[in-house]
Amino acid sequence: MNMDNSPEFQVFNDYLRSRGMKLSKPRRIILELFLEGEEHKDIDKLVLEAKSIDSLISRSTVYRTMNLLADCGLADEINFSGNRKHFENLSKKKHHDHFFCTKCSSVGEFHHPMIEKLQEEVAQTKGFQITSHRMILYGICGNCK
Amino acid sequence: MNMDNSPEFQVFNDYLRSRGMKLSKPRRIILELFLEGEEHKDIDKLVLEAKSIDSLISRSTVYRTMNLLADCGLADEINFSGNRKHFENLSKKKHHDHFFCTKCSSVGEFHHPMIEKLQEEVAQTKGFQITSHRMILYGICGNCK
DNA sequence: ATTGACTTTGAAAATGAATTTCATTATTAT
DNA sequence: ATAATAATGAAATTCATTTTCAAAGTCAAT
Repeated sequence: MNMDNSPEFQVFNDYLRSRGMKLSKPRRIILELFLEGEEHKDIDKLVLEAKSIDSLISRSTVYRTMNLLADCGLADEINFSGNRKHFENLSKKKHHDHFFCTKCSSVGEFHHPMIEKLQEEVAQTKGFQITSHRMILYGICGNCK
Repeated sequence: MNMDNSPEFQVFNDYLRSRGMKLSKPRRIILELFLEGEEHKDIDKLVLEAKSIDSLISRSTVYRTMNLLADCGLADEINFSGNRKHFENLSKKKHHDHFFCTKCSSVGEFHHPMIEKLQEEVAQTKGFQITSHRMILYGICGNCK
């Protein structure tokens, strides 16, 4: 699959070049894996998938690459529970918030413009200037009920 | 200061007894420190304060005690940024959400019933049953602007 | 294609917060 | 006071993540 013309590829490539870095094969593979499939992947998942393509790719490289993708704005780091980082593909998606099922650890998404508006409102009354926010609803998903 | 009649003390004491545990001096000191002063303390702060009262109290005991307080519902564990746990006194306070200033790391609180209502609403439409939620607005506080 | 000046890599070591282990000390019901 | 049991501090351990470093890869210039 040729992704050299995808905007994500362009962003990553430009970012790397602008810092004198190179787009290596492992980075290319990890970017592809990150962009395809589920919305939210954690390091373990990415490492597993990467090793299935090239068993020599190391966990360090996955970490390093995901950090680069976060730095250049393609990935968003989320902590749903405990201490296992998840990464979310930001490239095409609009902003949204999350459901997290505490039974099966599945993740759902929603967006509610009115909530966003009210957030802005309450921030203003407190003299606070929002740059970003994170909202996670914890509970039991439809499947687990 | 005698806090033996405070509800927090009762809750903690009952919890410990119900599990065959004992209310030791270090636990008593840490509970007091947790209940007094700022809304949100992290482990470092608590360790510092505890050692200023009894320099022998160890970091392990602070961790252990804060986990007990979280288990029995008196403390709420929050992760504002990175990997440094904060604990919040849940005992008297009503539910609220947080502002986190990315400049000075200060924490503000707010509560917005309409937002809560909308959260319930959007959850229901997705067949999701909320048990708790976490909402943090990141940005710049009034002082830092 | 070969060089040379870089960067990236994997493996292992290091880090850092949090937890656990264990011998000693404290607590409490009797 | 005693005995039974739990809690403690200090050090060791865990676990996710980061860093180190020698070896391999990359790529522009020739």
